[in-house]
Amino acid sequence: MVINQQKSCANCKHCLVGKFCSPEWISKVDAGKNQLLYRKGQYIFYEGALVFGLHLVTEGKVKIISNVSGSKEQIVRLATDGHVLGRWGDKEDIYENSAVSLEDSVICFINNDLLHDVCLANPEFTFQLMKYYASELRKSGKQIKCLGQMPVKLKIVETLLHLVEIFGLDSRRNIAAAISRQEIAEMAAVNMEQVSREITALKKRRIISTNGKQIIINDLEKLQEIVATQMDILDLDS
Amino acid sequence: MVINQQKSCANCKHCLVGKFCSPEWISKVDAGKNQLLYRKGQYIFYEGALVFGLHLVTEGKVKIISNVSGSKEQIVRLATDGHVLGRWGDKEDIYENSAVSLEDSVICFINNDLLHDVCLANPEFTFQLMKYYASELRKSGKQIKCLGQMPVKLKIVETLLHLVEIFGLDSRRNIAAAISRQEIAEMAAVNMEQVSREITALKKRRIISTNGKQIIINDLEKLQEIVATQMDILDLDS
DNA sequence: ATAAAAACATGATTTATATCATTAAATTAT
DNA sequence: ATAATTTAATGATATAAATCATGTTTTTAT
Repeated sequence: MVINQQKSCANCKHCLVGKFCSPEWISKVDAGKNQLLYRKGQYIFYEGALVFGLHLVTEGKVKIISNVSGSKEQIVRLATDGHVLGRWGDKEDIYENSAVSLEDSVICFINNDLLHDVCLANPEFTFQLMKYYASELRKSGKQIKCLGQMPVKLKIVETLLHLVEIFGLDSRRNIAAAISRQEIAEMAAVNMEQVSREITALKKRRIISTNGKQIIINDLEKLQEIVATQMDILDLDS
Repeated sequence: MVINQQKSCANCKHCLVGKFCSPEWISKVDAGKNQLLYRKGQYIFYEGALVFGLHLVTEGKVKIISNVSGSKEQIVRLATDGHVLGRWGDKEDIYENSAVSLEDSVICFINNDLLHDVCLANPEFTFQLMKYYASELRKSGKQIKCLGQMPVKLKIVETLLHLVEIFGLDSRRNIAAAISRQEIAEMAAVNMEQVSREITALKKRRIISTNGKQIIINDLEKLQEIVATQMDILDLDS
């Protein structure tokens, strides 16, 4: 992915600006926005930095992470095409989390003042943005339930389902993102060894397969059933 | 708290409708809304039920809970005056969580159609509602970090701080809500016994006191320091 | 006011999960 | 292609936290 010129919001398939703003305001955003390519692993913003506006994912995949006591990391959220990063809260103007691209990603930046003007002039855009946040809040609620109440094995299965929900499956049923065992562990709030063990168990049952880093979901329904019934896959081995 | 007549949104101190909608729209909402008193412990809506609109907390305290495999419960979020309940997501029209009043609470209900009209006609209202959700998402991120990465003792301290953040302290430094050990446990995703132990430890250090169910925060700064430095209060006892 | 029920406290024990240690397999670089 | 480096798998051990068990206090109901 190489971008030589800024892409207009009008041609952006997923972005709320292109979908819900008037042509005149799309032009204004085009003029005011800043579109950048972030290479895999690059930080889009850092925990503790000042918030000047909003980031919109034009194309790519991003993890929102939070540093815990030095070394540990928690993946708080994932984002992909059309998703929104940052600008949480009212008074606080400091990022509580960092955003890191999981692959080469094109991200647009819109500053706070422009965003406010866009919102006031385009109620349907604002309404959709509101619904976007509400929907993210719903997902966060799900993650809270998962982290709080599930045993390790189910946390990992739930995390795999979450990855499918956000990034989808490609034509070969691969999870469409290069995600490491460590990153799955940082999403599920477990350790990497447990992720390895659980992936092995799921492979034995042919529910998933792997091809190097790639995870292939053979039986999505079974994964969903495991979470729905709180069943323990390892128990089935005996 | 007894309500004999519906209170107009214009006189509602915290509600976004009264603060950010035009007088004409405030009247329309007054005409279309449904204001109800929920007694302590009553359900405002149930997990699995159809979503017809939005609930606004006029006055009161509410917990949003999620049932896990029968008996277990996770408190996903708290709400008080001016907060918004429900209407997460776009397609799904089913509540993922239940809402239960923690004390007698007055709650307004606005249906989806009216809400959409209000949003389109009052961009500043929609903008503020968007910011409200964004801010709740920030809080959820904090909870995810807490549940995922903190040891039990810090989870409990963090939960006490969260209670102070949401419900505040009264003139005697009491947490301004009647919350049980079990509920603290359901917020922190630990068990009740651990909450008892930790409360005892904090009392020994005079950081908090209790008066029956009431929790008195003697030294808020110390509590914040414990979380900030990831310190273990029990270790200090030796 | 007294009894009954619920909520809380606390010690002993068990269990789930993390950590540690080592080997194996993939990536990445030369 | 081969070596070097990173990532992953897996068994053994340690530990944090849950569960269990029992007593105590607080709240609610009669």
